[in-house]
Amino acid sequence: MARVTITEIARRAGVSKGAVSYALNNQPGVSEATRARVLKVAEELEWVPNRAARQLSAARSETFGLVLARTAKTLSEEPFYMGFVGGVESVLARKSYALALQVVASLPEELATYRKWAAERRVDGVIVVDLRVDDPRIPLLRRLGLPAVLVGDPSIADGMACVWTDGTSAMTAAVEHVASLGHRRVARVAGTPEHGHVWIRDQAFAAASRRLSLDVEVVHTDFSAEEGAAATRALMTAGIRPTAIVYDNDLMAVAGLAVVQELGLRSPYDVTLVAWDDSTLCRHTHPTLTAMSQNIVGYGAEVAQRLLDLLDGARPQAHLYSTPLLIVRDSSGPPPR
Amino acid sequence: MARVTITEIARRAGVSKGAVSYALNNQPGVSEATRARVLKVAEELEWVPNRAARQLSAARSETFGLVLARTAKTLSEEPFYMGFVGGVESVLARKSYALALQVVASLPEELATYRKWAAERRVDGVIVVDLRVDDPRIPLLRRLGLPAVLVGDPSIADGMACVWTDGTSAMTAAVEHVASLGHRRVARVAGTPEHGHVWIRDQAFAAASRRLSLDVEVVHTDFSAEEGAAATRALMTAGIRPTAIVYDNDLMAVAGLAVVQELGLRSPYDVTLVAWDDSTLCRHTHPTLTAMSQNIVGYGAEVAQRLLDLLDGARPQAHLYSTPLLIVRDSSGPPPR
DNA sequence: CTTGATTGCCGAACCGGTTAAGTAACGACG
DNA sequence: CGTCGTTACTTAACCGGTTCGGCAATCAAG
Repeated sequence: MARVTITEIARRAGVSKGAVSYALNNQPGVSEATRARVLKVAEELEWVPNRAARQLSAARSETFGLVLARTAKTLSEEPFYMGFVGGVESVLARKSYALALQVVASLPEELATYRKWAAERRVDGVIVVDLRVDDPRIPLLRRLGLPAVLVGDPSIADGMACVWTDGTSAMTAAVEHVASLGHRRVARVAGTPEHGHVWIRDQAFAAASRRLSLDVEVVHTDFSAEEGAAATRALMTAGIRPTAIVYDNDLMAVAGLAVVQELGLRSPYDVTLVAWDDSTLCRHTHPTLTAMSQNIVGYGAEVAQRLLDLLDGARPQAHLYSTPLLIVRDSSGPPPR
Repeated sequence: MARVTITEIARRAGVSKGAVSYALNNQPGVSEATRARVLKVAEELEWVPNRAARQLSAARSETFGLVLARTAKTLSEEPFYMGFVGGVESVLARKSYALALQVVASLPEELATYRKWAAERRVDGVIVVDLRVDDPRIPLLRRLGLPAVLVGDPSIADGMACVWTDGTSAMTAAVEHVASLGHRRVARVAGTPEHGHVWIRDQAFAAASRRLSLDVEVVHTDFSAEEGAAATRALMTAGIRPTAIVYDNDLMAVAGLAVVQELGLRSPYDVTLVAWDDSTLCRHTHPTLTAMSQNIVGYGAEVAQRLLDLLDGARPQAHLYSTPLLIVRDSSGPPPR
């Protein structure tokens, strides 16, 4: 298959290369008649623009970058990432933008990737996930002049464009939910506090439980099923055990439920469990798990759209995507006795 | 940050553009002294090649493509995909290859994506997952001349390069496992039979159970937790229920376990459950799930390496990655009574 | 009828690399 | 000493687009 270029189109349409370019890009400078003729020829020849050539001259790559600084294990376990990527893709595909995905092991490697991408002019913008408190990626991206949309709270986004969900309200709702059921001893199995969203939830959890005079305990983990299980075991075998546990993801909640059952206890009779990030999993355990639900796919789509807007000249802004909704299921109940 | 090009390096090193290119690419045509000088200047200026320019002239994009024709929901639920992508990345990152990921809704869209990529010269090769029986992607990729490594059995790869795991042996081992525990009525909750690996397992399941004179039943689903749960419910509430169920992924197995519990039954006492694709999930249910384990991340890495080899001129071959290993856990036991 | 603005298109430069072809300098050799 | 073959470069074309300056032709205004 001989590749078809605009030069070939120009030859067949009897115009110059430049005119063809104008015609194909809907730019002024050619008559409607010529434009139609060129488009027809391009159609017939099944012309597709060569990305490299376009990128080289137009200095746009029509590609967004996404770096995931997590282990392959974590990525496969956490439904969040793939759902998010799927959402991003759903928007990009329509604009025929591509997504460059890079999985790295650490934050420094993530920074190096941005530097490389910026130097290579490989991406037009990046999507930054797992936002941290005092995130070193923010000053770097600023220095590199790489357009970016951060996934995280405006309070830690330092004025860059970001899309966030209201973790504070969500956590408050979760705490109020268990309190309204009568629980007074509530535990929180959290992720790593370096992560911005965990930090936000830590604050909200502390504030809400103080306000409601709850007796609380917080355990920080690495988000893994293993540590979620270990934390649950420690909590449930301690002298005074909590009657409700709020988890920072659903994987830990599922693992926690297994530990509860293994200890011969039952949810919700012995303990109320609340998961975060309501994936299918939460609807397919026994009992089904109460969860903080958010539309991850939609979240990804929103972020992608905001990055497109940013490149179209929109001012960097903070956009509230949604407030997660608490879905009450069978793992919620009054405290024992 | 003014971008640094080879022209700038040439100026500073006092040689021509061409010489710089030879020096930087370790090609003959420059003296060692000049090469060293050029490399030093490039180092100092922190030069990074512009991908578009290189791609345009060298006709290589240093990018591999991966199309996933699944819904975002499925992708996020199935740990397979993200784990696989992680494995692919681990190899590509070392070679500074990039991965173009595209999520589409259907097989026709996947075909269209290949056509587009081929026309745009966007990728040097593609990785094809979810191989089907009589897969229409095979003739298309052949026609487009797009190098590809298929993830699936050689019997349906039609001579193209592929990497496979021995699903037949694995299924045989699974059936022998439950048979050796004394089970005579065994069910299989399978995925969609269009998928090659499901088809292979269907054959193996039928053959093994015939050989062992087992009484079997096969239910095909779409791999989702919902259908896995529904299939399990149907099986377990029928007149004669199976005493062992083998699932085609772990999500359905977990959902199946919940259904079993919901029906007031217990595993393994009432039913033995075997999952496929041993993710973390299987180790964090109660009881823990017996599963067919394979190293998904390693699988992805192997596939990526084979595609690199293919571009280096290796003959298209079938490579056996590994035979999945049955990990026996608490959901395995003798049949009731 | 001249002037000036507008329209529609051409030609050429340009993006930043790779690479084929050409050339000057040098040493080996008959 | 003339010739040939290497070596070490330079020059220039090329990849396939975008975009700018210029130039006729057309048209309205003065």
